[in-house]
Amino acid sequence: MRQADGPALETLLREGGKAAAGNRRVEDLVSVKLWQNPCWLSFRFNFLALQFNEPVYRLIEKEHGLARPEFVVLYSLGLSDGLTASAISSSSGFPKNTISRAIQKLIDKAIIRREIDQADLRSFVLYITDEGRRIVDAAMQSMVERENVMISALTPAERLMLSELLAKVVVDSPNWPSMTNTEENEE
Amino acid sequence: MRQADGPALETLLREGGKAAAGNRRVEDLVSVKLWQNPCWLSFRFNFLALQFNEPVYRLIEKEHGLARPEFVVLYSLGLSDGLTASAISSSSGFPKNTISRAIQKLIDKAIIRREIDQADLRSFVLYITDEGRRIVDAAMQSMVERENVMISALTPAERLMLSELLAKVVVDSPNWPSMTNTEENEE
DNA sequence: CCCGTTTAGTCCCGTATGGAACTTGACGCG
DNA sequence: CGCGTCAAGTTCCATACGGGACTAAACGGG
Repeated sequence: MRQADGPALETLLREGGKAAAGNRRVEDLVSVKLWQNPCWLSFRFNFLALQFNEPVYRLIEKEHGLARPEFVVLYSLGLSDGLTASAISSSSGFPKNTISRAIQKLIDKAIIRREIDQADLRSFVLYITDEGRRIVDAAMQSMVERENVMISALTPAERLMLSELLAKVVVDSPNWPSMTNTEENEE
Repeated sequence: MRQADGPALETLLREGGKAAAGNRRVEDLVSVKLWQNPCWLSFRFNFLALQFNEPVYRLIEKEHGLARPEFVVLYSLGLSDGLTASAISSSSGFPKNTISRAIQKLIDKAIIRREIDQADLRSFVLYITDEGRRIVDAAMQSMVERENVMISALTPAERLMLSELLAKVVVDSPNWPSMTNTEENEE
């Protein structure tokens, strides 16, 4: 599984870019987690996701009074109107009861609307209202701005490269095993 | 702020890599969020962070009985022994009361140990115990394996490129504004 | 060397969260 | 065409979470 390139490549990966931007400094422990971490990839993903999410969701809460699961629903419908609760749940990673509650609140606030799916009476199809569209458009704008700030250190070519690499990884995700007892076999 | 490259570049970024890996398919809504999303970057970060965290933390909970904040503490100490609670809190993004609780539990389980900092009687310095070291080493191995699975679709050169680009963004993070009222000025 | 301010860590407490059980409808099969 | 199984959503409930108040120690002037 691990190639025979050995620890040299690993070190290279972990410390990738260290020389390039060595003089600027981040907080001490962040620096350790960045440069001396066998799990370089996941730290960077989590750190950057947090740097995005924290300010964005705080702003959305303040501006529009929507909690994170509520906005996740709205965001999904903003990208693709007419979804069901379970589609949102599985694509977002939030459990379905959390999504269900969020949907209720959004309906109460008249931000989305629900119709029975004639083809399957168990499920509902969700639609965004004008008010919902207004909110999601405004929020999306703030989100895009935040993203632009985050990649402002990259050249256009680097941005494109990053986009492609991330997409490639996401597209490969259905092939990953589910990681039930990776190597140990304890009961 | 936005360059004059206009919507062409934006589309290019958003759909970066679509042509390359077009035939493989991910779940419908994931696909929309991947390719038709103004917020291409944050979706990818969040999606990939989730793909890592969910199985990893579930395994750690099962194998070692540690909840996420507890493991965050242990992980931090595993990388840099002798930290304080506040250092862990600020580098991980968890609020300090959550970290405080996690520390208590880890002490009860004899996974870490706490000593008063003679230089500053308010703070404690935390050390990992042998048992803690054993746990974190085992967990780290699973985490590295998961990372390797996640980047298995990338060539070594691509992995290095990804590492460098992500590091570059992380290193730039201290320069980002805090996003208090980005453009609107309502109180 | 005292007092206002800041920082480390803990405590209190309301609330959001998510696992699990449940309800209702679809589906398949003899 | 009745019954077992599965899937969509909801409800229940214990609990983990995090905001905010609080304690105690350090800092820093005047």
